[in-house]
Amino acid sequence: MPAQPQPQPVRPSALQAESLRQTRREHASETAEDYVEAIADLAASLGEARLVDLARRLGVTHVTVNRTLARLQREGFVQVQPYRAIFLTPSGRKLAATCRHRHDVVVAFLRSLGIPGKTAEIDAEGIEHHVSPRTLAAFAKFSAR
Amino acid sequence: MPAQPQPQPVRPSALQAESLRQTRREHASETAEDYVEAIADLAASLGEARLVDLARRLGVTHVTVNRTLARLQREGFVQVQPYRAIFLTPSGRKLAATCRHRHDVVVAFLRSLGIPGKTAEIDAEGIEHHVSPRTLAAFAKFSAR
DNA sequence: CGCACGATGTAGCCTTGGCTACACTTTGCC
DNA sequence: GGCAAAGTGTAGCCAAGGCTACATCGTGCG
Repeated sequence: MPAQPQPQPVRPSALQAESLRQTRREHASETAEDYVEAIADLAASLGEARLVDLARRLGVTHVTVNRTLARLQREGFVQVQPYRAIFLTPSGRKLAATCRHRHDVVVAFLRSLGIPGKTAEIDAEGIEHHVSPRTLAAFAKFSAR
Repeated sequence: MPAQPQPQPVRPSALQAESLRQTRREHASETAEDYVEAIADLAASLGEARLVDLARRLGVTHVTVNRTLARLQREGFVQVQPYRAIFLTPSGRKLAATCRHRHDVVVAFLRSLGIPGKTAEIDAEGIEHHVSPRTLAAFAKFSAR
């Protein structure tokens, strides 16, 4: 195999590896964020968060929700008891508030770029988990201009 | 339980469920995208893509890469043979080109918002997989203004 | 008051994507 | 030519997050 090595400077390996590791870390917390946000919303709108509503909201079966809630309880975000409504712990409430705010900023930003509401919602759902504080600040500043 | 139902209009369940389902679908193709892009880059810079380089690049062990490549081969993106270099199929090359372009647009966009290079790279890595064509167009238009 | 139905829980399966430990090929070099 | 090191493959473990099928709990209504 000929080919002289190192022709063009592509994305450096180390940086990309680090970026990807970061993305994987973020992915691990995405579920927690989606859940606490949905629970907070349900509690606000219905008075309490029930398993079936959460499942409907998240687009998965109640089984998946049930198992995930067990993990979130282990991690200290929610308080669950068999056959009872689901409650956020203080740390869960804090996370929900942060996520809600970030979600709103991202949606507002996308809309201010001219993206229609529904698309903005869908894209925001995917994007929001990967926005660093710095980028979030830039988004907020831009839509407020 | 008292509490009059439906006080404030929160995010509609159906829309959020759909958004989340979309995000999960995107997540499933993220790996494929990251791999073909890395393979294309390595082939361009080193003349061929080898397993160890790919592993270094992606920040995982060679075992993970090996197994994932088997799946990508099943899905028709790469052509692998034991102890040989890794090649993209035509459909893999096409995907790589699309991703590369999208990645560049997202990075350029973030930088044009004033986000420093390294942060832009890291955020782009997470964001790019969730940007709809419509939003990508808006990004491109904005950075070109 | 009880029972049927809706809500919740449990068992068990699948895929993806991490990993370590160990086996086998290739290859470069003496 | 042969051997050691580097590269690649394989076995098997784990957690997350999907699912279906089935079991159990709670409650509202007849």
